Amino acid sequence: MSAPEDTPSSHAQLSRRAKLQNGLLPGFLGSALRRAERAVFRAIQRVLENSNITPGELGILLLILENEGLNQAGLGNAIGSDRSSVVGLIDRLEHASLVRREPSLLDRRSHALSLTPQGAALVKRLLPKVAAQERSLASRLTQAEQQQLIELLGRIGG
Amino acid sequence: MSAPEDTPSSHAQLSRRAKLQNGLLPGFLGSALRRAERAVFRAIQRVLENSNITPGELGILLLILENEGLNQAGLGNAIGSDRSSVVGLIDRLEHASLVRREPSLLDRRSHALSLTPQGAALVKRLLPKVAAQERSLASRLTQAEQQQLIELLGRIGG
DNA sequence: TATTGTTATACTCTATAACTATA
DNA sequence: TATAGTTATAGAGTATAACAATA
Repeated sequence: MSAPEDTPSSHAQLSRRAKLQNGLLPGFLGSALRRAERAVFRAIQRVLENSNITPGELGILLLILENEGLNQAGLGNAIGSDRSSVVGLIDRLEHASLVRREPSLLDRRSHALSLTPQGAALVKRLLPKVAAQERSLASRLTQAEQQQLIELLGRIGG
Repeated sequence: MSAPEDTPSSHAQLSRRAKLQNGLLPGFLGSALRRAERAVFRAIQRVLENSNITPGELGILLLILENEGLNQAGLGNAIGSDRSSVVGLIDRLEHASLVRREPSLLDRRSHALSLTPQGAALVKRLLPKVAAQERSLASRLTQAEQQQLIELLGRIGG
């Protein structure tokens, strides 16, 4: 609205809503990532509003669904978190009766993770809604662009 | 190494290093974003190792450099944080003699932010190093792909 | 009435270190 | 010796609510 002209010299007052210069910011990639991540987070959050789980937790449920028998260290490895961080995550999902810890048949140190019927049902109920929300979030991205985005991100973060 | 074959049925043990299934994960975009962001963060962190500032702080310095006179609420708006969160960030940068708070000439409630000479010098010293590090991080992305990545991210997070 | 900077406070996420039981 | 799960603990990062000064 009342965006002042660009006068980055001396000490022109910049209003809260002014568009800022952010030139070639080498940090821009990181910054763009953070903002995009937040946008995705919020979009998925809208879907999950009355589901009592967070976007991150949904991701964990999906990983477990597709990798039944996974142990906690493996899960931590998959989501890039320390195994000590996984404990609390699984604790909460277990208390919510969405995930089960079962003794591994192959390694008595491990817990084999799996979804409870409720957990699986919840994922299946939410999946289409989340997908729809992601589509609307990335509405200005074509399907191909979405795929490429994920591919490019994977090459950086993979 | 000893990666077991894919047997996602029943409760096959999945080793820590096994490649996981992660199908169409609607959460995958968010997850990919998070992982990429971490990778960028760590890469820039390596450059900043003995600079006593974090990647996020460097981003703030750059924003202030390019938007001198910006106030704290405006900065918070730019980085997507609450103004109460900005206070501590600027406190630290001010104590490090990298940023100055000056009384705004136009609004006596506001502080006009600017870099100290040291702050500006630090940014100019670090900029090329960070850019180089980003290039090596995204070494498998062409220049065009890097640009497109930022463009796509901007459309999501913008 | 609304906004800026600030403080107090709390919450989430995550990591490190140390322990135990297994391998 | 090394790894899986766990606990205790601490550190970022961030938000909410309230307040004084100012708009």
